[in-house]
Amino acid sequence: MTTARPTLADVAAEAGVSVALVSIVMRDAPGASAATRERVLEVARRLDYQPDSRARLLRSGHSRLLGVVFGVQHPFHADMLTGLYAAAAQVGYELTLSAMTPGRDERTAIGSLLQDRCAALVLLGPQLPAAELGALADRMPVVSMMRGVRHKAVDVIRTDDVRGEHLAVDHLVELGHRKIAHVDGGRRMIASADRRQGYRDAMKGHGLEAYARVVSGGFLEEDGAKAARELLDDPPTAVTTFNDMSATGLLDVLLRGGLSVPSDISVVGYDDSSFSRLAHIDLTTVAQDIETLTTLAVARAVERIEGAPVVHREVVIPPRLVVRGTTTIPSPSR
Amino acid sequence: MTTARPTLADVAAEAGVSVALVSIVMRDAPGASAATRERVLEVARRLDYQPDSRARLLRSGHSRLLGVVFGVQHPFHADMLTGLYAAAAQVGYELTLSAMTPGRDERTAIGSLLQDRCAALVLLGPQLPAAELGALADRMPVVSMMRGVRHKAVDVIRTDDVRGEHLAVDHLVELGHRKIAHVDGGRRMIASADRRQGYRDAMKGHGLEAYARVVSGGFLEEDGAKAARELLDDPPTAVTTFNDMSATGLLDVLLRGGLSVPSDISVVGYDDSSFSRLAHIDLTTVAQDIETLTTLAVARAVERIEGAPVVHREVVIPPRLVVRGTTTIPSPSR
DNA sequence: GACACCGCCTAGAACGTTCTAGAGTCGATC
DNA sequence: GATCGACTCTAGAACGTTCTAGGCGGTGTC
Repeated sequence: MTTARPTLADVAAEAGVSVALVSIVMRDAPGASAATRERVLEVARRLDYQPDSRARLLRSGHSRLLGVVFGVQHPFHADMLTGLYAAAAQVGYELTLSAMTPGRDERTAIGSLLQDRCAALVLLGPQLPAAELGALADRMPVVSMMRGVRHKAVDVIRTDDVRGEHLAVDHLVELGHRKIAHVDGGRRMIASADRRQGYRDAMKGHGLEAYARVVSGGFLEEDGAKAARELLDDPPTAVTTFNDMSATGLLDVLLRGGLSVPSDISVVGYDDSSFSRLAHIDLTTVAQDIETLTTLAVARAVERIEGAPVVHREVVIPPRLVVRGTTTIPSPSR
Repeated sequence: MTTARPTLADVAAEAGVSVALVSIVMRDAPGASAATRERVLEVARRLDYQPDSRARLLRSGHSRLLGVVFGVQHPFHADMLTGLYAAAAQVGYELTLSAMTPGRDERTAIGSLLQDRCAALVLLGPQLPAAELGALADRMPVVSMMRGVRHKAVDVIRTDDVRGEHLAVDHLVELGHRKIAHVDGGRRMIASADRRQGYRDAMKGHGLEAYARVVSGGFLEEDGAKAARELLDDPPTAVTTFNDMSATGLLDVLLRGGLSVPSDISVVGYDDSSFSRLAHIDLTTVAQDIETLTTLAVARAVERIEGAPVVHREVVIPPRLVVRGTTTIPSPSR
């Protein structure tokens, strides 16, 4: 049934040339005349020859392959993948993906990439301890996206999260809010700490320390929902959240709790995930610049692979506020 | 900086045994004493040896590797990936992913998997013409999920979509609706045709042909939104949509158009994507049984790879209606 | 006319693994 | 004490590719 795939040798035999020459033609490398090039390509097409990337990589050491770990539960990661594919294609690299799912942890995901011998690792919001990432980075280039890592070998491309929360708070204050709460992303992630810090700084900068309130949350919808229940006893007039997922969970509980958004309470998310654009979520949120983030991440990985000098280990991109329908001036009655 | 990865030869030299023996130990194959096994493993651990899956697959022909094509724009596919990983792990297979993005089409995605020499292809809702899929399937096992393919070589694991729309319509009719519209998935997908057919059948079965109305849509949010604008001139009391994404787009336009859901108009989606569970979308929808679909798909791929006899080329799973907050009895005024 | 050079091509090794065939050792059986 | 089988181990080929080194004509230079 499944007949063996044709190899370089098959094409070579059919075209009456050597294996090496076919290899040259397939790689578009110099060393073949236009005439034979044409003939070989014709045969390859006819036999439906597909190069075997395994053998190719095995022999040629350098792999032009970037391993990407993403989380299936993070809608935002889907947007990042789109950007990464585009950026990689731009510089002639391939991507190989490994997903984290509820039943497949980050260590497993990374392990499978290591066996694939990709040339570098791009991790979307890694949760592993810095020491572990560092150990990995001592053996191959590792780019951490959207999370700072305090280890000299790990490259970081991320958004300025402190600034991001500043934007969110500034926006709310400008609208007239004072009683603004923040639902953080839990204690595991540095991004969470940064955003929390940004919130605190901004509140302080506006002289609103007295109104500051941080509720412990997480990155999932249910985390936002839980935080919302906690807030309902003494609702603020506005909330900023760690991310859009958490914000939607929060929104839901607020709505069911009888508050209307944004007239009773304003909500700001983070990430500008594609679903936050969904018109009837219509979430005001802090956008990360996906194109810049992904382009830089790929560029950095390639620099490391090809041994180019790297200037800044950590690159921090400014965020941008996207105002949609979940924020407005505070209700006069409150 | 990046020092060369240790190979079998390194481990063998360090442990004072042959390369072949180390291979035996690493594969947990018979032919090594407990004592050496222990010693070799210790050395491997110390050197942090990682088997090179490329070389391994290259040599051993059979790859225990399933190539999966998924769409980054389909939140439902993320749920499927989770199931596929679990099912594959269960039977000792690996997954290699290739994503379709707005800038990376299905042909490209499949092409990269072919180069990886995976043993079979699992395609989530493929859009390619049946002839093309068939040609592919003549060379290697191909499992199409959630889409029927009329070609004898392509295996199909899908939900009974005709039945699914029946469930949706039955539910609405039971609530008292008569003027029920359907927003389809466009003309490219067979699943779309099936669901449209299911809708028509069901309407007819209830003697409601006169009320039937099909609006052309698609699988994206904007397709649902567009359809909604079309419906607004003469709104039905209920709508079923091709999928959840389309339903959310539709919901949004309806809400902005001044209709409230579900009191003015009921909406039923399709897929039970994780976001449809988001409390404040809270969509009534037709669920596909992810665990069964993924388990069967992996089992089928493995059967084909290992040459086991296959009984039914196409397996059709019953859907299940999940009633949430977007459906209720029709408003008496309409 | 010898030499160098260039463009086109090929032979054969190498990548890291698995597989096949067989070598060596030991204890048991005849 | 030879033969056998079971067990442990090893040498070397093979997988499909790329890379290195070189061969073979032809053209140009001195």
